[in-house]
Amino acid sequence: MSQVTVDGRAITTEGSILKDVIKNRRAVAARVDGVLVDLSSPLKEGQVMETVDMDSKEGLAIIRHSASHVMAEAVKQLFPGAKPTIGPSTEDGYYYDFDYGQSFSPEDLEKIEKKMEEIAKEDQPFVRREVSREEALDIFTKKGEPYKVEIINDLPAGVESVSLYELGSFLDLCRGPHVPSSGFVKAFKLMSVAGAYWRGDEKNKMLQRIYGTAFASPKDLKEYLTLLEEAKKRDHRKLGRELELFMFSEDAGPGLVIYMPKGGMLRSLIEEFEKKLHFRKGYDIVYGPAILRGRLWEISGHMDNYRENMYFTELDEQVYGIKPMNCLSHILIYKSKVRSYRDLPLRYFELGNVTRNEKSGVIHGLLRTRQFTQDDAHIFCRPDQLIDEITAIIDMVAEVMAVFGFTYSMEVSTRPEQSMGSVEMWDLATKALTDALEKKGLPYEINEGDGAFYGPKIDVKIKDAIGREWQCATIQCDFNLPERFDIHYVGADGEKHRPVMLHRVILGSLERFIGVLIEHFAGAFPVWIAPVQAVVMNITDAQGDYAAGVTAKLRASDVRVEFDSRNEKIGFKIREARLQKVPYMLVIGDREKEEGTVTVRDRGGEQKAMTTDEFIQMVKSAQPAV
RNA sequence: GCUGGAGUAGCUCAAUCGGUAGAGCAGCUGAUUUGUAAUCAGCAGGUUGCGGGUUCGAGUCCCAUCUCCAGCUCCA
Repeated sequence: MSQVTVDGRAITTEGSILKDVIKNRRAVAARVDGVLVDLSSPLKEGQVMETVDMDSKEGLAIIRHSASHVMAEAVKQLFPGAKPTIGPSTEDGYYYDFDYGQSFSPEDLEKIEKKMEEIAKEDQPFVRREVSREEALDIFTKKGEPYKVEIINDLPAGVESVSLYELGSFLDLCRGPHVPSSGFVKAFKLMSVAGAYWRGDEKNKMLQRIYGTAFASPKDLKEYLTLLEEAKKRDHRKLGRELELFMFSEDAGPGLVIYMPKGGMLRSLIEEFEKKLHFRKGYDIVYGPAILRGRLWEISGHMDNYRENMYFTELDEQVYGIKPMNCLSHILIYKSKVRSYRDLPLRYFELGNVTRNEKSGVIHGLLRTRQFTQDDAHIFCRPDQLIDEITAIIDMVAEVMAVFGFTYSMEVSTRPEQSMGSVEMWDLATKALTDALEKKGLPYEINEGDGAFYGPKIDVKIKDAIGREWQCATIQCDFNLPERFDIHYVGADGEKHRPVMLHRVILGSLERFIGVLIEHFAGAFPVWIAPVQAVVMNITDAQGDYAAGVTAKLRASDVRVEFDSRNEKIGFKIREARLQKVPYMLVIGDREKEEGTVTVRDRGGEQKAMTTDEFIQMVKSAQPAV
């Protein structure tokens, strides 16, 4: 008997509190001294335990991890030859990788899911066992599970014992914790099957990965599945075709976007907004060439660190690199004359079209292309200006995201394996970024080893209407390129000093951002960026001239308008405009013609009669102030 | 790049065991002049991604290649 505290309540227990909490079935695991443990784990005198609720982030991860064991048990029963490897929880579910000669078919998944239901129904307990390293090796060698043996062999030298979890007939090497029994895994679904490399290394054997998801309740699962349906409807590749925004052509090549008139208009509107914004924020607009001499890419370090992503061409027997980034011409502009400390900061902005050799399998609609346009800028500043410049960029990100209606989170990515420059430089640059974030009082996470090869970065992840995250803005602090290009400014002391460089994008790639915008708004863009803002539609030919006049007046006032003068019923015209997600439909019949008005129908179906001038005002007021 | 799956009319899809490639929508022509999510009729539309092969005969089977999709690895 020991006296312990559970969720702030003092209780007396014998070994573990499992029996006490299992009744309510809300708790799936517990935390003791900050460590997640099973509810069955024994408690020592005076220990403080917090139960982990099934709805919490950790609780959900534990349910999913346990679901992966339930699935593995089902797979082992149905396909005894499948060798289990690893099966963790993920952001939206879990997976388990098996080494199995052939791939699993959709029918196999159905069978596995059925078997899982049986296992869940049987409410089999998860039984934890601690065994010595040697014993574990012996067990998995005898079971003929080489992957488990490999994992145990790769454990650090100091590790003497490991934990095993037994669920029915399935014994797995696993750190845990797990839910008390398989009955806790009650809302799950197998999603898909795909190949995955052992340990994520493409040199290793390809395994069969089965993806599934699990939730605390059937209701949550259903919500998630509905969300997936919604995401499918919003798929920017589908909407891009339906709304005639952009296309890809097998003839042109993969990953190469072709903007159609409506997509071209959308992009151009975003570009205009950005140009005005940057000008107001003290940036200068510049343009650099698409190809630059190979020598320049050697100096920058791209030849050593980025070569496999670059395309090269030859002109007059000289190698030229097609730019994957815009920084080089901006550095050349900086170097074009002697800079005084009074000139800094210098902010060069370029809507720069870059080309990167992305591996064929990663290309994905607008979200991952081989050629894209960045709203890129490079800021050259004095070290004492660095924090202010970074915070100004952070503010700018906030302003732009508010205009488009996105919320976001931030993370700081640190020095990657393939990088250049000294550790001291990296520390200094990383500190500048975190200092700026802390000065703003903004929360951030650390993303170890994910920086650019020339410097650490703040990555901004925006969240769309259905909760998915996308990386768009990034702010990179660079002490390397200024040194490699030996750029400097003359200080107040008359001496040469080295400026710091910030690389930053706000929207990131216009292609990706537009893709995210399409999915965020499901194609129903805000009025100010809608490629077509209004469709004028006459009811019969009798109002044709009047409607044409309205159209001409709107166009003269810079309203993006189309006139649907076809000999079709009004219901048909409205249907088409709705499918095209046009913000306003201007219906014109005899009534409007007589009264000199238009009936404005918005996307919500609300109708209101007004004059053409009033409508123009309404459209103009939707323009964000820049 | 790797693994698995798929490519049929502009789009969405059909075509049984290898036996004459079809439908709806869109398009064109005509009729209809219409008040808030599809008016009617007719016409046209294809070297089944591309290239080989097997076969009396291939959309269907085999090989190769391109593109797309789901993942892996990588990223704005």
